Amino acid sequence: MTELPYPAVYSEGTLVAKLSPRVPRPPLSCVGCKTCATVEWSVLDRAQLQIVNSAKITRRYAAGEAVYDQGSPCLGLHCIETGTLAIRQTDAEGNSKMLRAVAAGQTLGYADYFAGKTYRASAYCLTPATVCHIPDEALQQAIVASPALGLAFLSHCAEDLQSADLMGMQQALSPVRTRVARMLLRFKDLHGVSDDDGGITVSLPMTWQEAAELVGARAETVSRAVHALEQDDVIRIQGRKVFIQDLDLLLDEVEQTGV
Amino acid sequence: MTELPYPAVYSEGTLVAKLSPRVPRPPLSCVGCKTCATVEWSVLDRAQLQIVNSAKITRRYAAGEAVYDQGSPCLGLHCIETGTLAIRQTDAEGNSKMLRAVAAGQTLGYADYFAGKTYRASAYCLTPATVCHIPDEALQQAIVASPALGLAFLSHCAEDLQSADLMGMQQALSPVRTRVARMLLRFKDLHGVSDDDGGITVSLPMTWQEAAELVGARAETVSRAVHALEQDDVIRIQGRKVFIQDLDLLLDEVEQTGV
DNA sequence: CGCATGTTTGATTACTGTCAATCATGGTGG
DNA sequence: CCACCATGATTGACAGTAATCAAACATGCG
Repeated sequence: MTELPYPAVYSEGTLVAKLSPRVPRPPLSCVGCKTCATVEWSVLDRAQLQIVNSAKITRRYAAGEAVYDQGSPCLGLHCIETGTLAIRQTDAEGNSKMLRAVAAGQTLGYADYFAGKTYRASAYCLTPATVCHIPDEALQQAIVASPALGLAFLSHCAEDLQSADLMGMQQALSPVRTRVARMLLRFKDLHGVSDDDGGITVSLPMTWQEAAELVGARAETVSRAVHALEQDDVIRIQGRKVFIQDLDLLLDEVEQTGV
Repeated sequence: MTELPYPAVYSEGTLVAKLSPRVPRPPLSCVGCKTCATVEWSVLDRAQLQIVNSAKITRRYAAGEAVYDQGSPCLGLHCIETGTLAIRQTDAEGNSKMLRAVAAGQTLGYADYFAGKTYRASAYCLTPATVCHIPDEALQQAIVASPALGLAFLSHCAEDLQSADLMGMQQALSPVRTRVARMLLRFKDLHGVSDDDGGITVSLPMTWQEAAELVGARAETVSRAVHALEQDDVIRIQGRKVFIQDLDLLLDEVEQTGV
């Protein structure tokens, strides 16, 4: 497994034991969980949340470790507490593609859960991660007890569907350079850190090879596109770190040149 | 605009047929509606369905007519009773793309409805169509009364999300010729008619130009791809009619050449 | 008939994928 | 500690695909 240049310190949300890697975790609770306080769960009242909480299983994963595999039965949901995961799909011919990267606070695999009971894609960790698993039974119970939860997932799913459509559109209409710029902007929102000098540093949680899959292009093509952006002083590259000096320049990249 | 061979008749409840002299149609009712008997509505009991039924508005649309417009408020759902519609999205730069074609029996705009209250895409008729509109209030009421309805939509939405992902993947990994073949196979399932001699005739409900948008390519490129397929005796073309003599040949096109 | 729209074709260019070689890096085992 | 290896990143040359531009053609409609 490759060693990622990331400190094993995650400070957001509930504290995660960094000093004692052997101790799984301090008592985490969905009730107080900030990272998982997404719209879905927020509709539950305290009692319901308590039930979900007591049923959930929290686990740490190493970078590269699989959380679930395409084709395997889908027996609940996953919530990412810390870290970033990748969703990857392989088709019948063996072609594989990363569909998306999903970050802390997001619920994972819910589409597979509600669509059928089999995973259509695999999830694995890009960084070390802490992931909660909410088993089928507890989820069923919560949904029956709180119809609003189902509606919250519906709303979430509908939004994801819209953005999938939008993505497909952008993919079809823009060249790789633009798609790369768009990807960088997305990760800026997830992992961006402001510098002293007003710039932004984005640490990509993946190899450029994986980034290439994400934008639907070859690694070589992405490499060239990235260096072209650097050449034009839009960004600066250092390993998997991307420095954005002038955000406007990057934004110009995605605002089509047209008229 | 184009010709209006069908009167644009608005109708409350089940009376659409009475006002449409050219089409003798029995009173329409969601209760007995076969075309709209999709999984979503089938979970409602007779009483609930009756309520939805009495609130719904059925309307005929001419080819080319818009059912709803991107950016406008989304005040309910649409069910396609007959005909085929196109969903089209336009981005900030004015680029437009057909996201998908949707056929009779399908529910329309539900993602926009549940995601927010604004349409993110437009819907217009590729063929003359009959579309039921279920207003916001009735829908709200039905969902509150029957939580299963919400879950049915969730399941539907999740499946659509999966197929959107799959689509994005195929789009990224296959050339235009393959994507065209895939589109033809999709429309074969929707509009295919078996010939006497064992072949299949597919009448595309759209121009090749629109078909090109659907596969994410230019009209010229699609034209060439289509004629290449004809050249290789995979299909035969006559206007917007496509003859598939040997389905296996077309299926071979989508089964990647690999290994 | 003439116009508008859609289709086809050709010539050309731009972009992207493919193949191959090299370089850089970190991890491993000795 | 260092040589070695595996992986990822980069670069060049090239081929193949698709977009673009332009023109001709077909068709349907007013």
